[in-house]
Amino acid sequence: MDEKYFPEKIEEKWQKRWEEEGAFFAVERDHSRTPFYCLEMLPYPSGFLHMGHVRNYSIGDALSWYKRLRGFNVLHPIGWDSFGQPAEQAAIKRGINPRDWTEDNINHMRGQLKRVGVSYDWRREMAAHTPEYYRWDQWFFLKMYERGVAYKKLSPVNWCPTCQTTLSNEQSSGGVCWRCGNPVEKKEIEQWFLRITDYAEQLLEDMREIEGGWPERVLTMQRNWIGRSAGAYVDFTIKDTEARVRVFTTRIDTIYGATAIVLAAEHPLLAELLADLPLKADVLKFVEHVRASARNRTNAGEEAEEKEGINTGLIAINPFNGEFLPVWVANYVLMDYGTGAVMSVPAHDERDFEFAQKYSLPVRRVIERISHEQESIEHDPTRADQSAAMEHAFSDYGLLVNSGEWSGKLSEDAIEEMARFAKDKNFGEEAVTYRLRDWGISRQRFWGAPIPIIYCNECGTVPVPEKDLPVRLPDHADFTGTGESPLAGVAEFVNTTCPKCGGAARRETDTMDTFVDSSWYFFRYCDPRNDSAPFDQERVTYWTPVSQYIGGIDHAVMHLLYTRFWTKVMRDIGLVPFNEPVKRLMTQGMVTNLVEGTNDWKRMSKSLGNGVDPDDMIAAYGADAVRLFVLFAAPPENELRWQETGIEGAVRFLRRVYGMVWRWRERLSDASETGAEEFSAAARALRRKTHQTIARITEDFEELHLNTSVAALMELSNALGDFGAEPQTAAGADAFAVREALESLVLMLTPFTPHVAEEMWESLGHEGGIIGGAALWPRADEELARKEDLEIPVQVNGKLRSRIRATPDTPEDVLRAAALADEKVQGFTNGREVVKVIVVPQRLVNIVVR
RNA sequence: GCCGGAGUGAUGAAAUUGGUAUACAUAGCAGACUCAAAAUCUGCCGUCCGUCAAGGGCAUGGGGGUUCGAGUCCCCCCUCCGGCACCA
Repeated sequence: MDEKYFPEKIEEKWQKRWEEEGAFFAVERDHSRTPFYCLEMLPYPSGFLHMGHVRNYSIGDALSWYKRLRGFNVLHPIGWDSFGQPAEQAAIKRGINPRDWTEDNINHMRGQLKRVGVSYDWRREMAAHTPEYYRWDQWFFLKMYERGVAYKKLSPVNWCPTCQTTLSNEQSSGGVCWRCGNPVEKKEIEQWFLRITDYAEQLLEDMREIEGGWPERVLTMQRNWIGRSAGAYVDFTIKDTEARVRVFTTRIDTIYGATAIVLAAEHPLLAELLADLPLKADVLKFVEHVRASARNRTNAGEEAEEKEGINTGLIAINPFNGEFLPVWVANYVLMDYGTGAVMSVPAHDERDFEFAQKYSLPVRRVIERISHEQESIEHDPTRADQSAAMEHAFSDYGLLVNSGEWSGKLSEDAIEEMARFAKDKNFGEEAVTYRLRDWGISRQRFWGAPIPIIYCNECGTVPVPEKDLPVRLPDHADFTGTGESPLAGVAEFVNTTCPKCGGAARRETDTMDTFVDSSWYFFRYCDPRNDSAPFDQERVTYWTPVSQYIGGIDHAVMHLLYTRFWTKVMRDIGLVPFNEPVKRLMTQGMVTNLVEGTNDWKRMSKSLGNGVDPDDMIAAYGADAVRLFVLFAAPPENELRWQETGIEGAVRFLRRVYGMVWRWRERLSDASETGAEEFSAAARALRRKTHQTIARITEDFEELHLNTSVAALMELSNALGDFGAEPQTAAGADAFAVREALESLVLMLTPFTPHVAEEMWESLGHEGGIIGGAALWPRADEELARKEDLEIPVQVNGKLRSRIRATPDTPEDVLRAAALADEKVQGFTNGREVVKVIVVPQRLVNIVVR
């Protein structure tokens, strides 16, 4: 230890030592310790670490260290989400091989991570772009294909013209590409899908298992995304035909108010019945018009277009009352939700109302608001006022009127009974629909895992046999970015033989969405070199589900939904025995910085010029100080505003602690505990602070309140400074109190500033290092933490008026008497009647006077 | 519109879950050391009244309520952030 704090020197020393000792290796199947799986979202190897990464990994690292010091067997791994488009863009722009670009980036970022000193088990490092990994992506695909979870279909999908590939619904949320932010278009392409919709109900149901462990807003976002909606299907027969049109409604109770059936422009029934329509030409023209404007409507978040429609001339029959309803086509009915057809009830649906106003369709009221009067008075359905013109749809639940035999019922009851009736009569049934769509995983890109499928003219679609995996990406391709997968241009890749008949065949040239890679990577960490299975089940059962997952909120719906789905499929295949992959999730906030010349705090980015390079910060202040500041400046889930003065504060604090260790280092090793009676009041106070701090931080860690933990450490350090004892003159008991406080401080600093903590621990005379000695986390002694002398606030009528001194065991009546006798208190109670005295032992006294 | 989260000093934020509001830090101010500056150290730092003081009034987005006592619980309202949205 030098007299002065040189972070560079210390950090290099300990990083080297940890590496040599394999200090952070997680031990397989160690049943003597409780496993703890601490996971951070794996980074995309863009080339450089940014502050968001540093924050993410500092949080995870603090928790990992803490758990280790508490005696857990901690798995703390890292890897690379190394497939994806930037590598291909680099290839196109600069003529570099995507693999070289990716691996150079990984090498550079690995070096940066090591300089931050994150305690990873580097033996388990994985990278998605290696055949050893993506082979198992392909293996999973085959398993899903076998089970019908993976399937191919032609359908309109999201197409990003900038990225030249299709995207899943999740990746084009809000109508923009998740990666480049540009508007997406619809395109009819044959694509591979994963049947995530089969798991919609489970994805909702199983949230119960993780509630409390996951942030509420993430669960809400997923719930919104899945978009469950319970209602009923009702079939309307088309007059003079055999055809039936099925609608979905959540308000079957309003069906007597239906005055039209409205179809989406793409509704298949139109094509079917068009030939016989007198209005055929007009309808076709309208349909084309709707499609064209849908294509043009690229801007996300745009206001809904004006409703437009056309009467087809077809007549539908309301199965409840036999009424004839005109069939319209309109732009406000979406083909990809429900059945692509709705019953239009203008009186009770705002959209239908608007449409009816425009085209003068009748508005018929069939639900009445329940007033308090009506609740008590026998309701007379004939009394309902129909003549009054409505200004808005009435979309609340209420009482049915003008609804035949159903009149007089409450909406809630009618919804249930009418659906049952429809089912009995065979023209409908209860139904649940979801907003969630199947996960389209085909990407027309090179830098991804090839989909292991072969097309044979004789045998059709043939899965690649398991023994032939991996289907390797070729080393070179022509990166033209023309909208077709570059793989299609690689003859030696495309041309193959059919595994079934041996004849000439072609490979699928699309690759998999990179979110496939990240859906199961953390299982692979448990057994990263396995070449006969994605992982060994026993190992995975030991470590997973993940104890604590940490990452950005941006993946609330994409990655975190996919990985939940993937886990359920793995469970169904028999690979894991649980439903949910992650017990606890923490979503860390953004790291922002002032944009020069403005007052806006924005996420650090190159394009805004407000980025801060972690390497520069580490060079200037040391990794420990950077980490300490990042963890102290805000609660982990909040936005973190970068302030260089804040990081200077962190360094100042570390220097102060370091200085204390330096001054005391030779005095403490033989300072041992003496009899309690030898401790001065000040020494007892210091010991109290020490044990209170231990208790507080231990508690904070369970909830990841890392900022308050750091504050507590600063308080302890301040208390040590205020204690005032000097190494040369301190009495034995005082030296012991200092030793206890300082050693606790150093140990509890480890999760935040591991390098300097190790250095200080060594200087205090401990051999073997902190990580070398297991389970060193200090233990709080409740007895010593207890206050011996309290200041009890005394209130008069709830207002603080005085304080009295007391010991924790002062009985109630003594406290009461002392409070009443207090001089200041008497100034407020004199001449008034004491009505009541509330005494909360150890807390306060409140005197109520009149 | 629906769903979720949040509003506390100049700033980032604390508050043992109903019991002394503003811990810890940053910035600021004053002082010590210094030829000087930086660094370091000491003190002050919600707001108003009070000559300094002693002391008191008011303060946790606004209004009401429950309670001996409310930042915390209940009701109404406002604002901000996030998600979904012509979803039937």
